[in-house]
This record gives sequence, structure tokens and C-alpha cells, in this order.
Amino acid sequence: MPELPEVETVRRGLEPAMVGKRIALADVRRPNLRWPFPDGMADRLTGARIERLRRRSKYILCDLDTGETLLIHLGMSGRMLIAPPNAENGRDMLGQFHHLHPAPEKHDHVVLDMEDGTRITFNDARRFGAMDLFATELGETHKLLAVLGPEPLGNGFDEAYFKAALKGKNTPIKSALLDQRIVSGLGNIYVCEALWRTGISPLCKAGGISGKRIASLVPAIRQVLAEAIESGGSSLKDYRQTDGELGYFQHSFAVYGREGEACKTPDCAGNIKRVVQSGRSSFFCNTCQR
DNA sequence: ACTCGGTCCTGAAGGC
DNA sequence: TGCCTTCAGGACCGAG
Repeated sequence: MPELPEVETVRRGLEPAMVGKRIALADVRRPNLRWPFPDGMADRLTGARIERLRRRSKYILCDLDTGETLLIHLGMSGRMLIAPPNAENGRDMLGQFHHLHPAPEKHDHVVLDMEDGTRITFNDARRFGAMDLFATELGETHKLLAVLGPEPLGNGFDEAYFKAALKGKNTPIKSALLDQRIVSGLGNIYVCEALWRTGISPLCKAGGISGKRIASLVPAIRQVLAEAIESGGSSLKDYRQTDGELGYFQHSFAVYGREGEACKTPDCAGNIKRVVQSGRSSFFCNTCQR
């Protein structure tokens, strides 16, 4: 499930394959993912050079030399596949583009053939992902970006902001942390992990948590994300796979997916419980998380 | 304004 | 060549 660290890892993996390169041919193989693709997306991508790859929350933003930005969300199951150039593809001496990549497979929804023959494929079985194109100059006024709270690893996310954002909230802290308007980029896994690190129960009402405990969440969130990015970075560095798949990595979790197993807090005799909050599983230790 | 639950989608997993 | 149910999840959207 791509949350901020996974998206950042994907962004870093895509950089060498995309930045500074032109899209020789964009193949948009269905009319929509979660939402309809913008009109003429394939034509608007074909011929564009990618100047920069940015990340905002769980979105990857590709700034093009056409004045437009390609927004990509991986949803639940979205993956970016990178297939390196073959000796036979790219442009021939007449400037004609050709490629010998295998035919796209099931759930390959958007295929970008770069000018050097590299093929970038957006594959998303569940189609919770999204793509959009918008004028770069609109910046963060894009509908999906305008509602986002601060980046958890950025300067805008600090104790003062966080306390103010949670003040008076009746919703459980678990739900508040999943709310992208409060802080953006967290998903179910890292919310569970950050709460465990601070000893705060996911069931606590957000507005009722002491200032000291709220303050402790700030570095806990930052650290769990930074560690996951580091973990992703190292897996990326070692990454060598024939199909070029990129996007997921192994990371060890203290609570997520560990229902019934022993709590990893030193000297804690508890075991991990699972409860459902607003339709999502929360994993926590009800002995050391209060 | 705030909070909650429904919804989209497919594949994996598990019960029988 | 088994069928069926349940679950996973991000984020929008409508209901209360």
C-alpha cells in the first residue's frame, strides 16, 4: 500500500528513467482510472520532456516542458514498471521511433515510451489510482492538492501546528492522522506504527490527548517515515529485477499486521490487538498504548 | 462545521 | 478449471 515513503521511493526510482527525457509516445489504454483521464492526455504527453519529478503527499508530480504537470496517484495497487531500453529500440537513423518491448499486459493502463527506449508502465489492478494533467502555474490550487495539510517531513508540521489542528477534535486520533487535511501522506500502516511508538491508543479522542503526548507524535511520525524511506532507498539501490518493477519494499512493522503477536515494547507483556475504526483495521497494544 | 459510513475495484485468502 | 464470502485500502462524497 503506497503511503508517503513508498511514493517517495517510486519517485526516486523514476528520476533517472524520466527526468530530462522526452516521452516519444504515450499510450493511454483506457479512458479512466478512478476518474476520467483529461481530454487528449496521450497527445498532451507525447513529445513532452520531463523537467522535474516532485512529490506532494502521496502524489507524484511530473513537470513537463509543455507548461503542464502530470499528477500521478498510485492508489492501493498502482505500480510503476520500468523496462530499460533494448538494443533494438529507440530512434533509428531516420529518426523513426520504434520499440520491441513485450505487449502490455493486464492492468497496464498507461504506457510511456521514452525517447531512449525506456518504457514506463503504470499498472494498477484495482484502479484506485489516478492521473491528471494541469497547468504547472496553477501550483497547489489543483483540487486534489489544495486540501492537503502540511508535509509531515516538512517545516510546516510542528508541535504548535499539530496541537492547533487537533484541538477540539472528537474524532479518534487514528482517524485524525488518516485525515490528509490535518497532515498529508500517512496511511493506515504508518499511523498504526507512529501511535505505537508514542504509546497512544488509536482509540483516544484526538482533542483529549495531552499537549505533551501530541508533541511526542511529531518526531515519532517523522522518524517512522524517514526510516521507511531509508529502507526503500536501500532496496532501490540494490534493485535488480528483470521486469523493472518498482514501488514496494520490505519493511518490518511493530504492530501492523501482527494481530495476536507479542508487543515489541521492552518489558511489555501485551500482545497486538486489531480493532476496526471507520472501516479500517487498527493494530495496537492495549497494554502499553493508552 | 463536523463526523461517519458508503463507494469504487480486483485479487488473495480462507471456509466449505 | 470450485464456488462463495470476506478483506485490503485512499479519498471523495453524501447523509445525518
